[in-house]
This record gives sequence, C-alpha cells and structure tokens, in this order.
Amino acid sequence: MKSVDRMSGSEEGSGTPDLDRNAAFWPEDDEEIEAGYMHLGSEDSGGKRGNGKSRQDCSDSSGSEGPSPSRKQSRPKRKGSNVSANGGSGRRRKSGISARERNLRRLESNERERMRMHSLNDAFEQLREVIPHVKMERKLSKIETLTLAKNYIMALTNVICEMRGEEKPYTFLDVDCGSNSNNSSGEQGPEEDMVEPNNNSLFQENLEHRTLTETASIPLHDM
DNA sequence: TAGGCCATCTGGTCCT
DNA sequence: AGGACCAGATGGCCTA
Repeated sequence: MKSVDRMSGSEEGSGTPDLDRNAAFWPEDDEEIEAGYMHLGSEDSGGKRGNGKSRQDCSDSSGSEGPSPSRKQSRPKRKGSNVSANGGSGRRRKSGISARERNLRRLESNERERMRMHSLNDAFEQLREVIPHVKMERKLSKIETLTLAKNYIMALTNVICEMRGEEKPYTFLDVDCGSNSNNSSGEQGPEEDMVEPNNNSLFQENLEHRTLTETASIPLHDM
C-alpha cells in the first residue's frame, strides 16, 4: 500500500511548525479582527503542511452564527448545545481579550492539540507493537491497527472461553464472507458471531493471517 | 491522476 | 475560565 513511515518525519519534525508564521499572520488589533477575524488563512502564505490550508469559507461566514463555515453544519450538536455559545452575536470576541492574546491562546491551543495527537500516535505505536501480525514493509495504518487489535482480542477471548469449556463467543468467518454485508458497521453485541470486513483489504489480510490470530493462545501461554 | 492516509489547524462542546 | 476532547476541513505525500 503506502508507506506510512514517511509520517514519522513530519511527525517529529513538526515541533512547532508554524508558530511564527501564524503569529505573523494574525492581525494585531481588534479592529482588524472585526473586519476579518474569521478570515485567517485567506492568504495563508501556503505553509507546507496542513497549516497552509485555507479556511476558505470562513471568510464569508462572518454572518450571524459566528464561526459557522459550511463544514460545521453537518456536525451534530452535542447535548446542551446552545447554538450561539459565543453569545449569540456570532462574534467570538471575549471582552477584554486582545487580538494578540487570542492569537497566543490559539497558538497554545494548537500546541496542546498537537501534543495530544502525538500522544495518541504513541499509543497507536505501542498497540502496533503488541499486536501479532505478519511483518510488512509498511507499518499498520491506524484503522488496521484498531481492527487487528479488535480481532486479536476476540481471538483471545475465544481461547479463554475454550479453556474454560465455554462456548466461543466469536466466530471468524471464512473468506467468502467478504460478500456478506451483515455487519451493521460496528454495532455488534458480544453474542454476535462476527469479524466484519469493515476494511476489505485488511480483512483479506486478516483472513490470510487468521491462523496467526487464532493461535493467539501462543502469547497467552506466555503470560 | 485518484484515492488512501496522515498531520495540522480550528471552533464547538464538555469537563474540572 | 481554561484545558481536553472531538470532528470537519485542508493540503501534503505516496502508491496503484
């Protein structure tokens, strides 16, 4: 497939990718913000990665609902969502906060988010290391990692149940099952027999390596 | 070139 | 109030 490894480069190298650039972009005073707060990115100097993204429709969203670019509309509101959490005016101006301060807050927030994602990636990496899978050139993608982990857990559960003389709660389907679209996208009770091909290529891969998963008893014995 | 995967930014919402 | 969490958007990189 693809080399996910390449990401490691950007991951590490990211550091603080664009603090300076962003800082430079942000307007210096509230006046400018009044005019173009949601404007950022309009001419975002095209940084290399993501950051350079233009927040296209933000500009014209200056409308009443505040930061409501089209992309937000599809998102379901969470409980207790007050449509205008920002006060209803649409402008997210907090009284007494200067543009510079907002800028700073945003940059800090970005940094935290970056760190959060990095820790998430670390967790994925640790998960990859404990999931038995056939060696591959590339490393497992996130979705593959999660799917394999799930299958691995199911296989181990089967082993445990078998050792207890109980019935296996999970059944691993055969290759043909690829055709059955039984799965309701991840809705499965513990009772249901499953191994849903939610990721086709991976699923096939899983089937190829099913013996490996089903011999999950091997690592189990080691415990 | 299209599609997959990813990092990053961002604003809304929730939680402490 | 501030940080964490979440999900949408965007653009880069890579492979088929």
